[in-house]
Amino acid sequence: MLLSQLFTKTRKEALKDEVAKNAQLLIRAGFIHKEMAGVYAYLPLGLRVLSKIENIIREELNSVGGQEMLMTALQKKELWEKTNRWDDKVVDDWFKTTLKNGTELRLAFTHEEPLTNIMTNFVSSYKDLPIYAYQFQTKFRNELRAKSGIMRGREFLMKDLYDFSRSKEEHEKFYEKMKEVYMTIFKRLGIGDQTYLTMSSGGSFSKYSFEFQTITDAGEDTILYDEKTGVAVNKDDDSEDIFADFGIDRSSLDLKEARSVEVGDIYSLGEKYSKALGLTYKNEDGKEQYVYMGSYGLGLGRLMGTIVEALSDEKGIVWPGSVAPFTYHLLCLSKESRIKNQADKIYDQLRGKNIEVLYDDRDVSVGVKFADADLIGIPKQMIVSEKTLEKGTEAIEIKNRKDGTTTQGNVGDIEL
RNA sequence: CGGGGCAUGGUGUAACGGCUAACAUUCUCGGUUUGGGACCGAGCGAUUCCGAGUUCGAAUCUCGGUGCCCCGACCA
Repeated sequence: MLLSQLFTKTRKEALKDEVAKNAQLLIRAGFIHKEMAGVYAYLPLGLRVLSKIENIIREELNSVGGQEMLMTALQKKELWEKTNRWDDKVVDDWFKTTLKNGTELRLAFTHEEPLTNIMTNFVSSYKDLPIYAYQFQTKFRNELRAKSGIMRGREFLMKDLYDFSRSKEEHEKFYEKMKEVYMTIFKRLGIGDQTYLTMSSGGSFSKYSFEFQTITDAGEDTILYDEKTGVAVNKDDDSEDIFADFGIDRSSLDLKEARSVEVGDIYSLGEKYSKALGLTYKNEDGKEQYVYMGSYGLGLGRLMGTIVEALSDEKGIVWPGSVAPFTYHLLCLSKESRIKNQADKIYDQLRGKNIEVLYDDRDVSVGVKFADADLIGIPKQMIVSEKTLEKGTEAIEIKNRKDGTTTQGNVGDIEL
């Protein structure tokens, strides 16, 4: 893509109202637009990143049998009354609305009820299970206080997967598998090194649950973690007991404390929803059984914000290659036509190889080009200039955004 | 939901209760420049968040509203 045709522009200064580093940088670089507190639009660059995050998650979930679907944002009363969650005293952060005929509706903040209900149409035998269904969907939460840029919004994209298993054992096997799947996802997203599977006190249906916490100062949580073993616990739930319950000797660990962001969580739901909504199957003996469930969430915006928080530097964003909006940021450092022509050719060559490249073809000073490239944060900057042209018509210089190191090369050598 | 703070061109800031609301940047035009947000000149752009009040006179003081930010609580 030609940078001259991208409708967004970079800003030198952050907006006064935006304090969170992730939102400051993402707005300055033109990835997102703030619509109102806790509500952000994703602009072309931002959407590219979001889509890459989404695709990585999709690949990993599909690899363990996940089936993608898309549920509705509007939710009806009936199902939620059955699980006793319609009352404001139980769930107080719903956005509410009504049909013209007066029917009360609400905007989805999660999807256990509708999905469990859908499954009653299709599940009747043990042969139908297990099922792993997921979606990427906008969730709405009427937070009393939105904060931290795109890390905690009132409207945000979330991946939620639900497992429908025949038994607690079958569910737990999948639950364990999901721990690995999540860690693989975080590794691919470039935040694997600083993300810990963290023990915490349970949700409503089990004594304990697990969160995935990524270490960054921007976090809302505090965890205690041991670098060597990778064991971590939410500070709120730290006790000898919780370690003992997992068969770990707390005193053998070298626990450090750090602020962290909860980037994902996985829950056992048990039979709560299947009982309330009548989701059963017949086992091998023809006996009716309740389906055993679990839920697994990941906030896409929160992941994107966490990546920015964890990896950016004073010059701007530093994307991992896996989620960068483009693979290369091509900079032509001269207006001279022979050099410009060369850069144009190189741009065409890369596109011919289906390599994603953002080409800064603008007539602006070198300093502006470098500053923008550093701010936007594409990991590899490809430079064409008088210097490189002296070395040959295909010569280029690749500058690493992360550490500033450069290597010389030829376009012809570049592969996907 | 408790507490604190802020609101002035697109953006960031300034202005004692008193002249035509200032400066920087962005943007437009012209010139110069091209390996780190370069320079010179000219120009466009604001009923100072909204509403009331005090006053001869309000960006400035008072009250109400709205929005935004931060701390806490909350957070499947």
